[in-house]
Amino acid sequence: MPATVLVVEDEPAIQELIAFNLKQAGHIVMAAPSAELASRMIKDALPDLILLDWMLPGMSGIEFARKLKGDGYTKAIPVIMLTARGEEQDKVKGLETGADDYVTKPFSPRELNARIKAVLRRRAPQMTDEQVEMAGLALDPITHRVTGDGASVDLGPTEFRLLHFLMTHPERVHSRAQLLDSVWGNQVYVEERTVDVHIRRLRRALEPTQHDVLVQTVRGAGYRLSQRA
Amino acid sequence: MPATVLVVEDEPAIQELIAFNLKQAGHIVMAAPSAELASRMIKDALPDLILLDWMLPGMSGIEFARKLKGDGYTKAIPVIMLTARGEEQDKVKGLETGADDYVTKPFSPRELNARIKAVLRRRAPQMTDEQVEMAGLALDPITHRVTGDGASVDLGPTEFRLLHFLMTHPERVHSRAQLLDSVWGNQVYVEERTVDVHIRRLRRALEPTQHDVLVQTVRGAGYRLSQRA
DNA sequence: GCCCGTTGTCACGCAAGCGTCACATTAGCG
DNA sequence: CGCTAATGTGACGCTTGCGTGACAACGGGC
Repeated sequence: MPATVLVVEDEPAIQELIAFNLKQAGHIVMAAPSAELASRMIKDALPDLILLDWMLPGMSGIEFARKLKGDGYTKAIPVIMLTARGEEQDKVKGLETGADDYVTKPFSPRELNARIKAVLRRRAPQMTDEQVEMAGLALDPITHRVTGDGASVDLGPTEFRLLHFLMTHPERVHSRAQLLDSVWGNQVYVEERTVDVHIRRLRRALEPTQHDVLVQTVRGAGYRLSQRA
Repeated sequence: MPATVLVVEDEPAIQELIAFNLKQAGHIVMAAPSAELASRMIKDALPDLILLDWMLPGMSGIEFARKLKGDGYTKAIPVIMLTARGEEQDKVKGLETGADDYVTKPFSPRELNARIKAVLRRRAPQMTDEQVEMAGLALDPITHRVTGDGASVDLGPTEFRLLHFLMTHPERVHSRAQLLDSVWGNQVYVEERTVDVHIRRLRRALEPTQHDVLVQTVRGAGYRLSQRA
């Protein structure tokens, strides 16, 4: 939930106001008064979200947004545009930016925070939500249900993600590091042995239907999901 | 016939105008300024209808419509195209891509509402004002009445919409964010925990007839309506 | 004006789940 | 057949997510 936000705004008063609110909401704030400076900061720090003022000295906000969305590795970063009320009618006409949302000034802190939250919400990791099945073991991401030969199996959130990953990448050995990356997310510091414990919990949950044998240990390498011995 | 409508329109002024009218007519409104964002919202929130602007930044409205109709489970969602006056000759093209209707800008709110009503009525299956029933729990959108095993249950407006959405999308787990989109509309800004409170209120209202057990919590994921344990 | 139903938010508390450690067990190697 | 490293396993604090009641802000009806 806490994210790194870059605020591109040339007017100090507004910039400070925004920054204060964002920090209050637990975000990490970077600020740049111009597009040039912003560009460099983006390269350095890769923010999760950019708040972009419509009017900027030099390059306008529109141009900048277009440039961002054109560039390969910045186009994934969501942009929220800040526009003054009077500018809507005239300027918005030729809009071709890839902004993800707009906020018109003046805005309340609550509104801004809410829109930020809404935009960040959508960058959620999207697992393929197709149903997966293997040797009588079935997992459905949509209903969030797991069944072994029809009998329901209940798993904690982490075990669920772990099994889902293994089922979508079967027959292949995954090191503990890889599993931490794929299942826990690569920004978390967790001991590698923690994987062992969750494998254990997963196996125990699969025991009643004998499906625990599918989860195999490859000594010195990691774990694997497979039907073959 | 309250329905969830997704408005895909990049121009904020028009988008807000449409949203205002739809809300006035009792619909739940979601809005997305780009095809990209719209895709994600559709997958999450499953709107009943999509209002699609002809011209969009990046992918054009036509392309987007074609993509929607090509995809397996979005092709059932009706699409109404919004076109500017000069583009009328493209009407044919629009209908070819699978749009269910089209409206030329500028349009009156009454015309838009009428078309929406017509399109929604045309849809035979899972029409939004069809009566829904599940395990003795029945909800009638027309009379706005809910009964559990015959006994009447009384709900506030929000709980009613929440239950209606859950009943029309059962078995499936919905995150708090998805519920906010589908039941509140993504134009209002409320805390995710608010969903919990309304779930609580819904459960309490369903308690007398034991139907509260249908509303299930999936820890770490969201809520689900289901008969199975 | 006043009242009452509804709504969004907060604070508190409990319980599930998580990560880590310590110890038991096993596999592989000479 | 013992030794060692890797893995299995149970237990234990601690965090986090969710349930729940309370409350203030609205807003519509009388």
